[in-house]
Amino acid sequence: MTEATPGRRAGRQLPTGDELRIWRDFIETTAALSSRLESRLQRDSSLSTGDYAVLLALSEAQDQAMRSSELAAHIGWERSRLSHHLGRMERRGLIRRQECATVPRGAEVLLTAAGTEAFTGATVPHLRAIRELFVDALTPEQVVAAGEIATALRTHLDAAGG
Amino acid sequence: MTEATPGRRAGRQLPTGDELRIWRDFIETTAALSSRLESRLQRDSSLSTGDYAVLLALSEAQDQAMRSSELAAHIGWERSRLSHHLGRMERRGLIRRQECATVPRGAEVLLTAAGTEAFTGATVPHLRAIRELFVDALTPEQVVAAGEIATALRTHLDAAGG
DNA sequence: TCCTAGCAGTTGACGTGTCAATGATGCTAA
DNA sequence: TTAGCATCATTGACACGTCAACTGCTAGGA
Repeated sequence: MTEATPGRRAGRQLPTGDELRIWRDFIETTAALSSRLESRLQRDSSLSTGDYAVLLALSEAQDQAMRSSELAAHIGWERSRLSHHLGRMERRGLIRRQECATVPRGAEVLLTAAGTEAFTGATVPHLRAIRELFVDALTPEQVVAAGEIATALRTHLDAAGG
Repeated sequence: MTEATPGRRAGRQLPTGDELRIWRDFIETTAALSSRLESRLQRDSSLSTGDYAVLLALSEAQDQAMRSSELAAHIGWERSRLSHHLGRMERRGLIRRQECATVPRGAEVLLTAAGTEAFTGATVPHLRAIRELFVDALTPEQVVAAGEIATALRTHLDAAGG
């Protein structure tokens, strides 16, 4: 199924029908994949992927602790988003916040025992789910191609929008 | 960068380091891409991609109207999600709801003039953004590969958890 | 007749994300 | 010294999504 007037391709501004179909498949499927991973993590560990990202970063930090903005930078979140999320995680006992001894007006985020335990229990099922839902769905060549596509998209995105 | 013990590959349950890196690149980049598209649509048309999906479906329906559950099935949303979203769109004057004449206890969703206008104005910039951010970022071969990857992931997803 | 099934749609609670505004604090330059 | 100014973090308002409960209605069987 190719376009009727191939000569137009060079100058056109809008995607062709084929490109649009691929776009929709691609973006909807990756969203469905994320969402499935999210459900699995929730089911297996009562954690969201956001929780997991925070716990992963903290568990790799020395003293299981990080400054709030360091943490935000590390996982690529806005500070406001992190602050809301930490509030919810604190209510569930996964982390604690206290004033930072070294930096004035800096908040330190600490992993609690419950947080460590939740993270430990979540890791293997989560990695297994990534393997089952992503790696196992693709041929090794497709996995490589997916990596190259991601790199190309990311590069273009970074170049385009600032 | 390949794994140190390739012999393990066959029986392993967890992704290798390379696979995990690709997974993260892939899922984070596609999320960033969605989010960039969303911003562009918002900036150009004051619509979200959810609004756009609803308006697209309605504008293609005869009489610019659809039953609520038809609409939900057509765009693949849960009824509850659609109901919340229609409430917000109705407040903004993009659609109207009225009781369905033919089906008892059925609500009909109607496109308003403002909704039509918003959709009309949104289409070209939105398609242009898809071209710029997705199609132009990839080689034609990569576009095809992306389609194949999406198909493989979707097939696996449907087989696995459905 | 009545009661139970089930469907269509809505609602409320809550998690999640963005944006803009707000404290609180330190730094710097008039 | 002090009036800005940037930085760290939080907060409030709101959009969006899911889940479970609920309303109203219809239909089918005891």
